[in-house]
Amino acid sequence: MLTIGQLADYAGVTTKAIRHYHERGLLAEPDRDSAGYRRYTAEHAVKLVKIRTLAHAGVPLARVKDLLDADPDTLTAAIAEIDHDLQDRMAQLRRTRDQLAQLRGGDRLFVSAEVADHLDDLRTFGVSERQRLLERDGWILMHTASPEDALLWITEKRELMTDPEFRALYLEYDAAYDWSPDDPRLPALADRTRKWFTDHHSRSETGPVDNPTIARLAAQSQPGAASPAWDRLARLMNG
Amino acid sequence: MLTIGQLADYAGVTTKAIRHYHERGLLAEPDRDSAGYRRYTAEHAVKLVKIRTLAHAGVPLARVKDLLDADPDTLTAAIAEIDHDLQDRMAQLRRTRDQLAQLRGGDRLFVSAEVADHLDDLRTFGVSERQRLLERDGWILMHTASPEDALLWITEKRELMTDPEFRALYLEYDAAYDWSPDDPRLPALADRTRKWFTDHHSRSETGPVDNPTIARLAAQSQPGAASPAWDRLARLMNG
DNA sequence: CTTGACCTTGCCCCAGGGGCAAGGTTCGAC
DNA sequence: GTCGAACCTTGCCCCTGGGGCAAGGTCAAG
Repeated sequence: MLTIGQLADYAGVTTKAIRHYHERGLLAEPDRDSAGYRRYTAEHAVKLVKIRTLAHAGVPLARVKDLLDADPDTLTAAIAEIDHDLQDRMAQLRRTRDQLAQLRGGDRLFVSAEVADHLDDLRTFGVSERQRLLERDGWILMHTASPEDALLWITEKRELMTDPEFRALYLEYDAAYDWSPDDPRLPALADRTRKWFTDHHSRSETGPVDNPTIARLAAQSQPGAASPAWDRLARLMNG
Repeated sequence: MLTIGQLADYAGVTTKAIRHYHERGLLAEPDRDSAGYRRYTAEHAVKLVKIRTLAHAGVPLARVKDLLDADPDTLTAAIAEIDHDLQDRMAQLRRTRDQLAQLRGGDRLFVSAEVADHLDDLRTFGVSERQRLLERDGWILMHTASPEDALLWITEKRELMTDPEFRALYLEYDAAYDWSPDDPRLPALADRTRKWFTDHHSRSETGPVDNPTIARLAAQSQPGAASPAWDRLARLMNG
């Protein structure tokens, strides 16, 4: 006859857990000795090991209780299901590990693969970090509005970025961020941009892509980070 | 600017969780719009994804809070440690799966490997199920008293079982369980048993093995399952 | 006969949210 | 222009699976 501590050691659980199982009705309360101590039999040990195994597998105690006196077929089916669940959880852990590894890396964790590739491209093109952040945040906002549209747009934008002239315009926009709003280069940049868009917009077949300009994207994502030069550019383009 | 629901969808958490993170100080409360709704920026989204990733990895929220503004070295070290923990948990899940698979099998989950082998042997020898259960429970009780001694005893017992004469005695004890206490075969069985023990006890070198007889084992493990014939045998042996 | 290791009940506490109440708001459809 | 659905707000209580601690009673060894 075992005390609660011996039983706990045998099954690899705490005495507290055993009392908890008593309260939940999973394990029958054993007889008490003259001092009021619980005295357990080997059968309690066997049942407790079953409970421990199921509980460790993440089965809710209420369900453990049902399973303990289920017929063998039900039990077999339940075990198969629980095992499935365990496999799922291992797969989930694997995914979490992957994500964790990316936590101290780039932006892949925060944006879609396409956007992440785009951001990588921007870096190789020599785009400023500020601009990269602005883009990242812009794409995040787009994605929340409509993941499908965001996918369409990023796909188109990446194709645009293959055009050397578009890249040159993009880089000049990036540089223009810090210019004075009176900088004489701004009207010329606006002209070239307008020209480029009129030249290429006809070629674009994906109709509804009323492509948000870089400036609007940035303004939307970081209200406080507005650039006077970009504001001027926006006025020049619309006016 | 995102509502709480949009942010929640983007990060793959519930709105409730986001509010929870606000309460815990993990995520800064954003500005409210004119209706009092929270309005989030892309930076909130980025931070929330970090929080989600760490929280999913099982990091306590209090620690997540610390990690969010830790320096890169600390973060790297912490991530390595968390990843280690994740691997441990995967290994644990694997072990749990193995144990789960044994739940609908034999007794391997409840007793040591040696005892389990012994119980398997008993089955091949044609020992009754009742007797096997009695043995199993006896070994469980022994194990709780002293795992080391239990290992010594089971090793010795398994060696004894290689002796055909011992096996024959064992099987007759098993059969005798149901006999009448007046059965004339009982004194003869007691004699043969006593003779066997005096013949072999001298050969036994593991001194302190004052081998508990089968009857005592059984009586200890299942007080209610006592057999009058076995009681008689015990008296014949001691008297 | 004391000391340390047990055991007893009872109560409160934790993470990480879920559920529901009792409203106010916004948006698209008709 | 108004209606309903789907949002949002705060607040409170609830859950699992125990852990921790208090305030005792008990047992075995030196």
